Amino acid sequence: PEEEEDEDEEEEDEEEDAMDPQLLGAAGGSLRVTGPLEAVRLAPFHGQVVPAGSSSYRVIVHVDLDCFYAQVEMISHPELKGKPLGVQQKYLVVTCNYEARKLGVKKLMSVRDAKEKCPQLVLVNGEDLTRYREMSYKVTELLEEFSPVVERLGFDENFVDVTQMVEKRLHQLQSDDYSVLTVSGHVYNNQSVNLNDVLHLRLLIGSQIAAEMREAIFNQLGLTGCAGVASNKLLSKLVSGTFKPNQQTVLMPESSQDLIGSLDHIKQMPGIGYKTTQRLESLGINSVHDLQTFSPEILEKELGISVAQRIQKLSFGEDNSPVTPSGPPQSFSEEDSFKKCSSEVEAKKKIEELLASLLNRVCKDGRKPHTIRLIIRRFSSDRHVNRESRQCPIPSHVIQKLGTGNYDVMTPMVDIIMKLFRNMVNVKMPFHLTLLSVCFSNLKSLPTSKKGSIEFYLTPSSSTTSHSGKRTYKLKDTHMEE
DNA sequence: TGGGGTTAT
DNA sequence: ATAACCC
Repeated sequence: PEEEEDEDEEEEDEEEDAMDPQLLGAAGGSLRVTGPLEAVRLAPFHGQVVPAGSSSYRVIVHVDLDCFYAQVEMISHPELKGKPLGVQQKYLVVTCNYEARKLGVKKLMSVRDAKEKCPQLVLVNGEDLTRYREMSYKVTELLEEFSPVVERLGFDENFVDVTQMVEKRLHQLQSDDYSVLTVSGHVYNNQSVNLNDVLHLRLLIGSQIAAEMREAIFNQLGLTGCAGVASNKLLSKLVSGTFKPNQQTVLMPESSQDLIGSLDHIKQMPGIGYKTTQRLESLGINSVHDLQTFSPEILEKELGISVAQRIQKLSFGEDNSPVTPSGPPQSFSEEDSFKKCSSEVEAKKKIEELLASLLNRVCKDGRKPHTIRLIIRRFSSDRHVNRESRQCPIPSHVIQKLGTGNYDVMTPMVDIIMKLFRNMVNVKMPFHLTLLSVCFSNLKSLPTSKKGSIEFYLTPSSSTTSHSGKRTYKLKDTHMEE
């Protein structure tokens, strides 16, 4: 149903969605059947569906691949399977497979510590993200076949809103096959599932969809991962991590408080990052319970109304943020870190490398970036607050040369970037950089204007005589200038 | 700590 | 342009 009304979240949308108790009674299986059916009212919300009241009935799947980079490396190099494997960037082991974890290697451990813990550790360099990125998008595209509403989080996680799929299956369930009514994977807290509770039913169907997603990812791409199924993004993400590698878990609403209560610190709450944690701690807030019971007024004064209200809702397991389809990337960037870069010539060389890779990527994408940015990190003792950037529009004559490999686009681009560089760094003074990054953003699709093509002057029309199956058109009003 | 990404201000 | 968040 493609309703129009967007602001009807409160009351009075009379689209009742009751199930036939008789059908459910017969469905039993090994699962207990109790109580009367609940009717749930539906209302549209940003193209997705939310409950008419305030308790959410969305079904969200969070898919989280196991040690993603390591898995991709083991597919590329099958001889590494079974060995403890770490993926190295500079002097860090950024991730590792489960064999390595058993031997004490942790994510983001230094190579020194990792080798000390585990001398047999095999290391592969993972500084070039190309294959990871490509595999990552294959996973997202596969999930988009289930439902187009897929939001990426990093390279190895995706949220999928399967509410509509679940609704469809709920209605198709009617006549025949009750054997499908069994939960797939774990149920958080081993909570009993009530098939007469339509919210439980939806989540159960969600767990089956999640299992199908993981199967498809394994069969088609050879990757394993976890999944979490719940009524919002926060809970689905938290619950996906409860059984770890290659397993899935569904959260029934009654266990929400247990799940968020299982966090031992607010820092573990997705959405509460480093800075907010610092400020919360200074207020004496350390646990989820502390945050739940803290004065909302004081919290708002301390963090601003937006952050305060959002994170306090999170502390109760409430998260109304929609699954926002990611679509194609908003930006492309390449970066390189190093011990020291202290001359303009040196910087220019590194920038040329970054730019060459970026031009390749942007060319394959097909869209044209209209903005370029240079990011630097200066050497300094304090680690956290130190990246500076300058950006500028890319001149249109340079944009046009993009993709058409013939002309030299490097030279004008490098010239632009070096201007940005000199704007940030006084090259007449000594400097010490530890990172350079180049980013293309403001991506626009190619001259989509059908201007010049006949289609530009025609508009599709259904109002004309024949229903012969041929498309009909009307002449459009068109200003001819420009 | 790496090499990426996103949105809000 | 920066600051916060995510992996």
